[in-house]
Amino acid sequence: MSGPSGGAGTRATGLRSTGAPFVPFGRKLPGAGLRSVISACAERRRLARSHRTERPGGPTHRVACSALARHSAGMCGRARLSTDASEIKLIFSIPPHRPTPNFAPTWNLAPTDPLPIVRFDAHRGERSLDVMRWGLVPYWASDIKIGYSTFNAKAEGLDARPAFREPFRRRRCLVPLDGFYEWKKLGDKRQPYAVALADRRLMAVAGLWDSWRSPQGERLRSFTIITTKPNELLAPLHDRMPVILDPRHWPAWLGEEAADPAQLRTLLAPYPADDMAIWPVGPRVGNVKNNDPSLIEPVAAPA
DNA sequence: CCAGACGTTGTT
DNA sequence: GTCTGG
DNA sequence: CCAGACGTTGTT
DNA sequence: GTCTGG
Repeated sequence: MSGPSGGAGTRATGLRSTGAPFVPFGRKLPGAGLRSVISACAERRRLARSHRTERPGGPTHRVACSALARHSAGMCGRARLSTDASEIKLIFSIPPHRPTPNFAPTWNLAPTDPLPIVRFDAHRGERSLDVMRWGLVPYWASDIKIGYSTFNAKAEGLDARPAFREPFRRRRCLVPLDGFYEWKKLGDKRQPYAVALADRRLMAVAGLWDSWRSPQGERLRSFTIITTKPNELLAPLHDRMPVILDPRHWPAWLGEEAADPAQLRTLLAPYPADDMAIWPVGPRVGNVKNNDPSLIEPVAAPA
């Protein structure tokens, strides 16, 4: 409702000790009245959302994209990078005199976490390595929270979406990863898998970046990981996978070589299944507070 | 024209 | 159920 | 991506 | 900033 706020400190007063108990969200309630109120609110929000994407009369381009997206969702939301910065610079041919950013090795990288990414500094004609936040916040955004839902960008229609169109043209980057995780649905359970290149080399994932200025005037640079259809190895786990780029395509993607959007789009294809490896891992990776090399230790294959 | 979204995931 | 935080 | 939080009223 | 919806 639209009543007054109740003043500062309301939330800090804690739970009330008498009267109706706090109503858990999404749970069955003893009284039908309150449930119906909450259900109505949820339903209203759900309708508002579907109204945006499933408008029945004459689908627009955006609606068509969203409808397509509904059954081919994106996915790459947890990753790892324990290779140190100096080695990353060697692998990506970043000149030694360029800054070597500090970052902690991670076996459980999540959206909003910082990660070093590779760009082409056209002014100097060199590649660079800079730490950015995972979850692209467009420069026009009013709220950083949009980054919670822009950690992936679907390759299909990149040049049509407001959040990614300009980054796709001018702000492409490579995201160095040792690998990432996928959760496979098994009935009502979810089994995490580690994913890597077959030879365990560092992988270069296609990304986009942007620079955002917060209301307080601070600059935030952030990036997203592009997803595409899965190869035969990953298809049993999920219906999307991140775009991994072969080194021979790095110059075009980084903008060191001229490439038109059509050429760039052809690069956004599933990586060969024969060059990748997957194995099931334990459930501890689900909690971002766990972060150590044991997270990628193989466990017995699920039934 | 202005107001408001702009994204992905998840589910059956 | 939906959203935020990590 | 998953884990975990999530609210209002009234009164002083 | 740019696009869609009204």
